[in-house]
Amino acid sequence: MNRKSLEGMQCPVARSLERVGDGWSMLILRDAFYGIRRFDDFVQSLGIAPNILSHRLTKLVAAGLLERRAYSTRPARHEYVLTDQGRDFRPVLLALMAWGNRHFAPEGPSIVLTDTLTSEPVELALVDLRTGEPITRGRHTITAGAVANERTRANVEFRNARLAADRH
Amino acid sequence: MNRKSLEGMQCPVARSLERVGDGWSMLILRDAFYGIRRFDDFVQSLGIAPNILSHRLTKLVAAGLLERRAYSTRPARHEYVLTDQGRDFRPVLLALMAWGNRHFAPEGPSIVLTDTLTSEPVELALVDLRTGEPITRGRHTITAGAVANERTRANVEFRNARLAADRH
DNA sequence: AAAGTCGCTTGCATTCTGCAAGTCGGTATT
DNA sequence: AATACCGACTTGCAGAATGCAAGCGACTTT
Repeated sequence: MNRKSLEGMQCPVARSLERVGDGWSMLILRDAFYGIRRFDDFVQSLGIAPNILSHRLTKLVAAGLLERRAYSTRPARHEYVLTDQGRDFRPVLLALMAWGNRHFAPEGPSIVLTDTLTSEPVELALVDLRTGEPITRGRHTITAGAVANERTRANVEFRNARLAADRH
Repeated sequence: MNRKSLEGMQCPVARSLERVGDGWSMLILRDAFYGIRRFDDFVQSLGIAPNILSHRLTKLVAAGLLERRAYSTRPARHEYVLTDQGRDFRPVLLALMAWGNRHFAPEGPSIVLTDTLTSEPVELALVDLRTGEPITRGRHTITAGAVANERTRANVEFRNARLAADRH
């Protein structure tokens, strides 16, 4: 997406979207989690135009989510595999999947996450590992972190005040 | 994002991205969670051009994530508030925030989720509510759901086979 | 020698974005 | 009564991003 408006933003959501916030990147990552590695396989799986895929892949490599590695030298061929950072993106994709299943699958989910031990579908939830408590709007709120500057701090304060005032 | 390639896709991730997969929508939602409701406040907070915001808001309203409601009739004024479906998007945003904090905040996180009871920062994780187990790639895999058609089923099978073969 | 495979690049048309400015219905100020 | 102001947009236009088809380069296969 556009460069000017997001660069330098402190918000981690904005920073994340800077790297994966276009229409295709997350779908490419989804396919990477499925084990797809090769250019033409991405093209086929996604129906994406090759020039666009080319751009996205180099962008994802530059962002550190994918690694471009040669799997054959004589006919020089490359494949794209997830880095640790890329693999760490899985929760976001799963959360998105769960949300999509809840709201945009009137006929029922076409794809689900299942527990391989029990073969049961997973019931996904975010929790705080420290307390084990599921995340709720009542108990958990967003606050300025350790290194937030004056402006960020003011924003968060303003927003939390709004939030409190807006409970109807 | 583009219409043709995603419409009719069964994958819940694709379906989700159809509604929020452009550069701005998730940031608008983020601000909505912060309590922002008014057009000009969104413009100011995001630095988004008003015409773009206008498009996004109507799209988000159409998708059922936001509700446009009048807060004043005599000078007709409207505000945009999260629907239940929109509020349910919070885990995605939080996962994205956590990921951003882990990888793109070298100076430390500027914004964190905290437990209001303990005032401690939250350590976010996805778990399976049925078993209480955190989600891992080893234990939990993606499978075709109940209503998956032939093609989806074949894709998932193919992909899982690849995945198994690719464990290096 | 011809055809195929894989991973791209090039050219061109269409669509989407960004910016500045203006508009429309009202209210508040002088 | 005239002017300024406010909030929520729309309009016009330029530039960037995207989509599609076609081609290309370095091989391998038949």
